[in-house]
Amino acid sequence: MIPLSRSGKEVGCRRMDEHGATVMPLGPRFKRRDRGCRGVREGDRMVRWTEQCIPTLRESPQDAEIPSHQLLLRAGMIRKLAGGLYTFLPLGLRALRNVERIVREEMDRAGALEILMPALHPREVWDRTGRYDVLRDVMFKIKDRQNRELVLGPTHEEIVTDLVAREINSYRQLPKNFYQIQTKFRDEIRPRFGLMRAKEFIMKDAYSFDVDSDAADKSYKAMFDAYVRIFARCGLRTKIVEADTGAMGGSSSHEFMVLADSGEDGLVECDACDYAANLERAESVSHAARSFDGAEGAVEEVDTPGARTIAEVAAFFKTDPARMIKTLVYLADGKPVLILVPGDRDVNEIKLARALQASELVMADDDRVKEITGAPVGFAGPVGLTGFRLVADEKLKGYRGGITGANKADKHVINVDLERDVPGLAYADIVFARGGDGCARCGGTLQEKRGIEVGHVFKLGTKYSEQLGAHYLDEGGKQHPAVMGCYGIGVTRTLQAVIEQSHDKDGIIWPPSVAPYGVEILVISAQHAESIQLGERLAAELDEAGVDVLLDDRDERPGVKFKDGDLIGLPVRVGIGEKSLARGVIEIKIRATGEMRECSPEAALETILEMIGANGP
RNA sequence: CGGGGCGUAGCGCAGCCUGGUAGCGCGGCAGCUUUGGGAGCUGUAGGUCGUGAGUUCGAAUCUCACCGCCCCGACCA
Repeated sequence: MIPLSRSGKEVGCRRMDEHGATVMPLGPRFKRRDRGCRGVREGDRMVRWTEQCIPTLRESPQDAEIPSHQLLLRAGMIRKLAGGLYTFLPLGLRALRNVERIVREEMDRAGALEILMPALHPREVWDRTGRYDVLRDVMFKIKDRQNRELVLGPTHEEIVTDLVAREINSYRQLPKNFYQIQTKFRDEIRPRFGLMRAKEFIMKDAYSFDVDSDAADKSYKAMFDAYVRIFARCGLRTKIVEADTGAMGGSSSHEFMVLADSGEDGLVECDACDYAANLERAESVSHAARSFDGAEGAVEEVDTPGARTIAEVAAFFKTDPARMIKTLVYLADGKPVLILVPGDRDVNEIKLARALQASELVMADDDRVKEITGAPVGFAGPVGLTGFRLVADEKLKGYRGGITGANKADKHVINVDLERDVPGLAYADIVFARGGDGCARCGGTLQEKRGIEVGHVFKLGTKYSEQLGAHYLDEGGKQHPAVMGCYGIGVTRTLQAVIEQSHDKDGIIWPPSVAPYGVEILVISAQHAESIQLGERLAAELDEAGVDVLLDDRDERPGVKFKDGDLIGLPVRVGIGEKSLARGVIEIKIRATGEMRECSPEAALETILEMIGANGP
């Protein structure tokens, strides 16, 4: 129960009943509704602002940085309990339910079956795949009174696979795709940006089970297509990128990104073909081989006292860091490997591990570096170093006139021509791609962008089904592990992404499909009887027509109501005031376009419905 | 976990350097006036200045420790 002051009032909340809920009318009406702005729940009805709880804020709370987070708070949609933990207020919850509804409808349409798994799991389930250790740090771990170890589920591969292992026996029962919309718990290293990265958040997760990888590909494609529809229906423009599979394992995956400067993920897209990939994954080539001054000279040792980092050495030689050949010592499955990359580039360890076919890859510590190169950290170089595996980034191909460590303290070598001076060097793409690189597919140029990951689809293979015994019998009675896929959508994050992508200086601009209400009726003066009566009547009519209406009946100054209206950003705003009424008209304004129309009160219902239709999903 | 910043009334902030018992704007409440883009006047309520310890006659202010929050990084299904 919401604690209320004795008067039953609290920050803009009025007329709450003893259960802390707004008073509901008797006997819900049941209506068929198929549009977001036309209803979330059966039995909805026109809502008066004075009876709702929409605590808008004039100013942004200081701990909100990005527009969507500020607007969620200012529009009275969410409130913070603690870092990464938020309460959804009525307006925010309505929008969230709309996203959920779209997700649910599209998952159902795609043939997925909704279930609901526990959020609380016994540790043993996670031990069975070894992921207790993998995910140890992100899982919230608790004990019950019997001292049994439990975790709050960060994801559900183990749980669903265990279910399938018990319930699915025959190829006749496949394919199956189970999904749920449920709260996930992750002990994020750094929660941030409101709902964007929270410790507790709502996720739609789906898991497909198929007889073989061809069938699994079909399931994957079905989910991929469903995701395209889901995000389109949410009014989002998404970019689909190739992604790394990370701790999930599996063979391939795609992420659905909402492009935004505040996005946490970097990605590149080609300006010539349709290649796009997460930076963790992106392949790229250099546009041209690099040759520098002194390219013709012989390798020469130079004293570089105290110059250890790339920046220091570049400064010493008064040259570009790109001219340096950065030499790093890694241990690949325990064996030392020298890795060469351009001085202005960072090693992508995911790519490197793949290139080396190493299952464990760590940087050598200072002692090992000294042991291997014969020099302290900062002076490693490939020239003359034998007996070790050497791998260079392919962007170093044709590098001439480079500068690198001499494997002696305080010394570097110049005029390095890798082909000449380091014979037999192997090349691979092992650095992070970046904007301006060449596209590995078509040779076009990659553009670097940032995005919010709202969806992620994976082909998982048989990793989990084998470990958890999710086998089925084929026609010949032979046992096979089911081939799996998994598919996630960050529901709460998607909601925030909608706002991040659709707002202006005045507030949110809701796509109709997600908007908490379809129409706001703004009665300019609550004192003016004719206005308020007309507002109520029109609200009732719209309600009857299946449109969710918020009636701003507050006794506030017009400016306050207009500002709040823009802030909460419902798709259509109907203004009813004495002045326009004197001319026999009311005003209808589309939030997204600013388009304004006037019509007579008699024609209002029809006009509004028409405008919603024209601007609907 | 490393680096940086911030914690003073519901929200946004000043005061802190140079110690003397807390202030501004918005918001709340009451009244009057006002009513088409965040009104005006009057009155009023509201703060153990994040917590704890220390220095001092005296601490929001100085010192130390802790807690919380935000940003950057590492990490990320």
